[in-house]
Parts: sequence; structure tokens; C-alpha cells
Amino acid sequence: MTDRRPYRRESEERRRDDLIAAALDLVSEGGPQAATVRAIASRAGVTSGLIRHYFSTKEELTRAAYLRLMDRMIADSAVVLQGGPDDPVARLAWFVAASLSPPVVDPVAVGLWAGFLHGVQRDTAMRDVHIATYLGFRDVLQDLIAALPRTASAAQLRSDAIACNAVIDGLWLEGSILPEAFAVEEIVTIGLASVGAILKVDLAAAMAATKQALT
Amino acid sequence: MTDRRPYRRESEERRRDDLIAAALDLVSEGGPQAATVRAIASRAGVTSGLIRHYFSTKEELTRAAYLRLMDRMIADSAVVLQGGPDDPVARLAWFVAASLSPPVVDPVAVGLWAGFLHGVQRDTAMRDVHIATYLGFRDVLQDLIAALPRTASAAQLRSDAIACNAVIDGLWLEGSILPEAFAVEEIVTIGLASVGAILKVDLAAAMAATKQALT
DNA sequence: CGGCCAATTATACATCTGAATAATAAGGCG
DNA sequence: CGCCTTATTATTCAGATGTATAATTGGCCG
Repeated sequence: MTDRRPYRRESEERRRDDLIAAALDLVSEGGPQAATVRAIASRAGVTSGLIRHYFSTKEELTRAAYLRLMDRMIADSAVVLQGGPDDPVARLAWFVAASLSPPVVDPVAVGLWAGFLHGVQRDTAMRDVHIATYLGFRDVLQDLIAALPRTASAAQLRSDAIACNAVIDGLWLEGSILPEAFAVEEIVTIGLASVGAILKVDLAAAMAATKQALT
Repeated sequence: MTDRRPYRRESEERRRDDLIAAALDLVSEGGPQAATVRAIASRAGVTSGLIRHYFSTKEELTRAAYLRLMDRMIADSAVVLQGGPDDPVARLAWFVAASLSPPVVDPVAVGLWAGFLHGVQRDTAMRDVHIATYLGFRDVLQDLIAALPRTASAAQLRSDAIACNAVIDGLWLEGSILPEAFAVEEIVTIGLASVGAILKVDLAAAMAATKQALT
């Protein structure tokens, strides 16, 4: 009768994934305000009514999108350790370098991250996700530091992890927001030198040796 | 005749200031989306039509608000140096500590900053303001580092400034977003230790000495 | 004290927003 | 093959949003 848009039925997982991906796309492109219900639906190739079929409210979709973003960021930096070197020093250097290179360092990622920050400060569920992600990343770092050939008290270990995490965060931020302000590899070089200075370990040398061993 | 709201004529400067302050308030409270034209006007105690009398578009008001925010942040950290100690090492320590304490470290400030980030990435004028602010802050830091009793090449000086700035940024971020995750003064202590380690200067000792001299 | 400029309010407008409900067709199961 | 569940589309709603324009009133200048 009417010219109603034809469609295919998809799995719930697939649709949720598409909607979440569309929401993240839009936030990265136009900020939080660009991720309207209609824009998300359109980007995902469905009509807006479907969103309410999978998410009872837009806030819920926002939460899901943030959770997905954080999962992806955690995964991006964790995956590096699987194929990395064995030597503890080289391993830490490897991790620092990866955390300061694409796809972790990325204008899109930082825009996305900032777009959700207000939600993190206001929404309990989002805040919990943020805390878990932050502490999770810091724990990975702390374990890498603990494996170094040196002795440090538990308190010192905690401080070192916070400090190194801050260096990485700060460089991540600046490198992502103003990529043109830094030479290629400059962020990585500075990160290795700084973390190395804080921990009194020569990460730059370890990194160079590891790179050479791979060629 | 009609019950029209009474009003006072104010100076252009005063009205612009009030509108900008209202916009910043709202962004800090409810994120960028909360800073609607009507809400801003209401918060500033005027009607929404007046906004277009002072700002040709909302985007322009947003730009002005961002500029104001950055000016305030620069001022907050620069003012510290006026009353600070004379010894270069103590002076740097003083600056680092101030940059990692209220009102610089503040959940409201980081929320505001993040709320504008998308604009910074998209709007040329806002991006220019960001670049100027970032480089301005870094230059202050670099001058403090250059005054230290040590020798360093120009390239090394630049790297050191970027690294120290990153430490401060990272700690600022984490301390502002998750204040409850850190003990009082912990952020400052870690910041002093880290910057000191990077520059191979004992900032903690200098800070302690300075504090003692003031009592 | 009166007039006049412009700062300010008020109203209108087209569009968009999130949400709710009604209508329909896709495709699995019998 | 035909039914029936439900995933999906379509429509509706009340309110918000940025902008534009018209109406008024505050207060300085003469």
C-alpha cells in the first residue's frame, strides 16, 4: 500500500552495536550535541523509533556508548603487551611507547573522551566505568613497574604508578589535541625519557635495543 | 500598560561579563548542552533577546566564554609567581605546587575545559586560543626550568618543558576528575617528585625549605 | 523637564529534540 | 505454506532551541 521503507530484521546484538557505533561516530564528529536520537538512528541505518526498542532512554544509550569506548581504549593498550618483549624494562618501554602512539593517541579519541566527561562527573554509572578504567590502566602500569629490577616500597610503587600514568595521560592529551605541535615520535621519545627518569631506568636504551632485535 | 519586566540599563562591558559568566556557570553545571540561549540569559538576569544584542551568534558567545576561561586559568597559575620565592629551584617547586592545588585543580574547571574541547577541535578561533594558552603556560614553565642551576641544550630544554607540562597536565586531570582517589597533598607531592626526577633537581626539599622559611 | 536614541523586553517562527504510540511487515515455527 | 510474534517503520506530541523582528522603556542630552 504505502511506500514504507523495506528493512531486514537483525540480531539484538548487531543492532545495539550499530547504534552504539553510530553514537560514538557522531560524538566524535560533532560533539555530544550532535548525537541526537534521530542522527544516531540515521547513521545506523534505522529509524529513530528503533532506538527506544533497544534502549529505554537516550541516557542509557549514552552510557552504553561510553562503556564501549572505554573498553576499546583498554583493549588498545592491553593488546600491546601480548606480543611485546619479555625483559621487564623493554616491556615497560614497549607499553609506554604504544600508549603514546596511534591509535591511542588520536584527536578523535580525545574528543570522544572529553565529550563524555560531563556525564562521568554527573552519572554514577558512567563514573564507575571511568574509575574502573582508570584504575585498571594504572594497575597494568603498576604491575609493569613492579616487575622492574629494583626495590621499592608499596607506597613508592603506588606513587610511581600515579606519576607515570600522569606523564602518559598528559602527553596523550597534548599529542592528541595538538598533533602538529610535535615532531613525529617526539611524544614517544619524551614519554620514554620521562618515565625512565621517574623510575630511574633507561627506557630509551631498552626501546632501541628491542627495536633492533626485531629487525 | 502591560506588566512588562522593569530593567536597568547597564554598560556593555558589564552585560558581556554577566552573560559570559552565566554561560560558564551553566557549562560547568550541566555540560555544553545546558548552556542554551535562554538559560544563559535567565542566569544573567536578562531576557534571551539581549544576547543577540551583544553577540551576533551563540557561537560567538561560546568563543568569548572559552577565551575568558583560558584567561582565568592562565592568570590563576601566573599570579603565583609574583609572591613566590627567589631561588630558582624553590620558584619552580612553588609553581608546580600551585598548578596542582586549588583553584587550578578543580572538578569544575576540568569539566568546563572538557566541555569546550570539541569547539577547540572544530573552531579555528577557539583552537588559536587553546594553542596560545598551552604554549604560554609551557613557556612560563620553560623559563623556570631555564633558570635552574644546570646546563641544558635548547632542544633538551624544550623536551624538559614538554615533559614537565605533561606531568602537571596529567596530575591536574586525574586529581580534578577523581579527587577522592588521592590523599590530600598527594598530587602535589607526586608532582614535585616527578618534575624533580625529570629535571634531576630536588624540588621536594626546596619546597620544604621554602615552607619552613615562611613560618 | 521633554525628546530621543538604544538597551531591553516581548513575541513570533521554523526547526529540532526526546519520547510515546500506532501501524506494518519480516521471517521463524508450526 | 500460513500464522503470529515482534522487530521495525511511521506518525504524533509537547516542549526546547537558535534566530529574527517588533514593541517599549530607561536614562542621558539639551
